[in-house]
Amino acid sequence: MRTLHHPAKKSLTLSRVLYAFSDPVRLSIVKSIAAHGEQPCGTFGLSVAKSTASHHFRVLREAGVIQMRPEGTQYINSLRRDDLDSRFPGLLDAVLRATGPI
Amino acid sequence: MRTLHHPAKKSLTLSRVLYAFSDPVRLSIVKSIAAHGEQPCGTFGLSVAKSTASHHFRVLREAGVIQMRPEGTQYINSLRRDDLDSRFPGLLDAVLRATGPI
DNA sequence: CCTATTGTTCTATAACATTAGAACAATGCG
DNA sequence: CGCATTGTTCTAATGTTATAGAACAATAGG
Repeated sequence: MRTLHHPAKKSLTLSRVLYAFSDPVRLSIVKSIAAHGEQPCGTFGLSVAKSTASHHFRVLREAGVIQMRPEGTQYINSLRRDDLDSRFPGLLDAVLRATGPI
Repeated sequence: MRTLHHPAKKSLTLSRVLYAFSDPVRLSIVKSIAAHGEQPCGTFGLSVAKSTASHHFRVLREAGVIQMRPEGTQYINSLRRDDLDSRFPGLLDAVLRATGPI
């Protein structure tokens, strides 16, 4: 299986998206993509095991926050910005704008 | 003990606030206060046991989302709107504005 | 074909969350 | 005071999540 499942825009739920955002590791993934653009899983410098990172990417993907596009041996991660903005206007921006303690 | 602990504005964290928002029961509490103003715990029509409701109010309070003010035998719940807006501009509004599936 | 790279999936474990019943505390009212 | 009201806290059960090691799968490159 090379293609992972992504939920349709209309089936995104607020709870699930907020939950996906609510973990510091996942939040750092989201902020990194927002700041540096799309990137493969290995380039985030996460201080967790590979399998743990994979779990977090999965939570983000299944919540509809990120898109994972296979490219060679890796997956390129990007934000589903348009879908998020359309379903939850202002939410992603507010999360990205937040400063201070994580 | 009649006075419950509320975290200082500057010690609010994004993860904790997002986590507090990420539960459907808690989200309904927040939306109800936003829509109808401050109200005691008993008036939310939550379909969970009293002790469970108390747990959710506590999570919201300890995340800094709500303020619980004792008044007679009850606690009046209000949103810490100014604190939230100041620490996480646009976040509460985005959450309240969201429509569709919970 | 062999090997390295990249990331997933499987399995297990420890920590944490949700739920609710029962007991308790504080207040107000007769 | 006695009692109802309101909500908390304690305890326990159940379920979920984060974590990581090991095995696996897909691809690229030699």
